Amino acid sequence: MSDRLEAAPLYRQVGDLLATRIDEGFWQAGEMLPNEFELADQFNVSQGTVRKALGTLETRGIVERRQGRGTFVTTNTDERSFYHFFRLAHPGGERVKPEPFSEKIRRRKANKREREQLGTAQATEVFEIIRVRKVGDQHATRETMLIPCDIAPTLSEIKGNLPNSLYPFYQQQFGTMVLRAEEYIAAVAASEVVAQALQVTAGTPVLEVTRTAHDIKDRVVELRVSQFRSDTFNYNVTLR
Amino acid sequence: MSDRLEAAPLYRQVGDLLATRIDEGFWQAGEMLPNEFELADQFNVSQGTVRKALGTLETRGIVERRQGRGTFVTTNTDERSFYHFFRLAHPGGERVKPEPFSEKIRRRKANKREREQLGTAQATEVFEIIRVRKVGDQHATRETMLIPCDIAPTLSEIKGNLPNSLYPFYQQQFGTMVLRAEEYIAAVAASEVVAQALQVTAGTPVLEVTRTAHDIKDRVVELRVSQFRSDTFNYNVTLR
DNA sequence: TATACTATATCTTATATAAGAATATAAGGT
DNA sequence: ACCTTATATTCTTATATAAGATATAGTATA
Repeated sequence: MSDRLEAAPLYRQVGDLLATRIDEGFWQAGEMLPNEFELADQFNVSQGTVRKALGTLETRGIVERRQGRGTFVTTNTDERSFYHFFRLAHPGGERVKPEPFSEKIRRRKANKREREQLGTAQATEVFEIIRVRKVGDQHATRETMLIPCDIAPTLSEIKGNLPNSLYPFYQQQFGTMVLRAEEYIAAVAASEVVAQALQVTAGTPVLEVTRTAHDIKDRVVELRVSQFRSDTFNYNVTLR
Repeated sequence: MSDRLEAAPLYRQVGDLLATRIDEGFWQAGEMLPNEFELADQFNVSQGTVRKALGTLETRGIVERRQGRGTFVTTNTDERSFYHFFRLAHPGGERVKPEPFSEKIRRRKANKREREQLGTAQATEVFEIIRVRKVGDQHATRETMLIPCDIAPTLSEIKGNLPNSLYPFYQQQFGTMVLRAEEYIAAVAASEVVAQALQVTAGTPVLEVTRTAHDIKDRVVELRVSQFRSDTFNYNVTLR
């Protein structure tokens, strides 16, 4: 009963160890892991067991594997990853990639509600990023991000503008790997502030998406509220 | 080159055969499949290969497996399946289950755009269902469903009201298993018709979800446009 | 001599099979 | 009513072989 951990299947134990190593930065983003036989030696199990463990990590999106090449820590840099967490599309289905237009960063205290949503991490201090992005000539999105300072300690020292995709940036700079995002979508009338940012008249229906982004250990690493113009764009998702 | 099909791994061939059998109703919803060893005998492969094939079906949601019990064709009846394709939630995160309030069915010709969206099946004739559902006292959703008549031939002969969950019904009645849904979400101002159905004032921002539902062979089996009140409910989804 | 091509060695993950362990259910005995 | 046993099922692990990818060395060619 008390030895539940030891009683877990070998492949799960191995998988957990590997995930923890990656979370702790033992293998960095994009880095290649030792091959299956070498890992099998290290953990004193067979290649097939390591293989099954790596399979679970692949399913979770932590590693990517290619026959003949190797197993690599997933890099959020590529297109695939961008569209994975950014679901804006034209009504026809074609995906949309907006470009940064303006942004502001400041450091402030989190209020009680925000601390609750950010979870266990006390996170009294947070960075707040407010950003507007354009698609072509159109102001399409307004986003407000909240990141605990202890997760992104050096964020204030960044020179110039932040990159378009933040999660690859988090991964590179802070070793934080966003794997899961929980989103709540509402239709709201654009407030004055939002209307001005999106260049619509106040009261126009816009999409408001509230997101919590989670890392490999399911900690909340970012809180985000976004407004999208909905007259020319849709939010697209596949349920399966 | 031409024998690409034969060159596919055994477990995939076996998986495809099993999926096709289920699609054709050889095993019905909820029914138990023969055990791994028996299937292995039938296909002249080892138990492990059948096992891997069944694993892919499980991942796709086609079968459910329980150690010591057996492997069963997924039944869409249970709660899990309902919430899987119905994403309405309270802002806090608690899931919402609405109850039918009114519905109308009629048979009509599909227009060109609808036929295109329904895909390869010519589907000149469709059933149109318009339904309003309540949560507590509140009129929460208005849904318009379009189902090709050749998929649901006996739909007009159904006595009384349709059940709350349609996909289990499709599966029971027509052997059609909805596995995937593609959704496009927009924020729109409620039209007169929608406003009346949802008991809000015209112009109120509401969520409008356009869905195509796909079966085991990825055929489109339903077209659905839903309006949701967004003042008290959100659309919730997890990206991973 | 420099370049392009080709074969090959080697490293990697993928596939297939087999044997034993774990789990659930039903039947039988006390 | 409770415990034990038998039986049927999936799950775990290990091993052997196949297949894909890449770098290197060799060879032919301009």
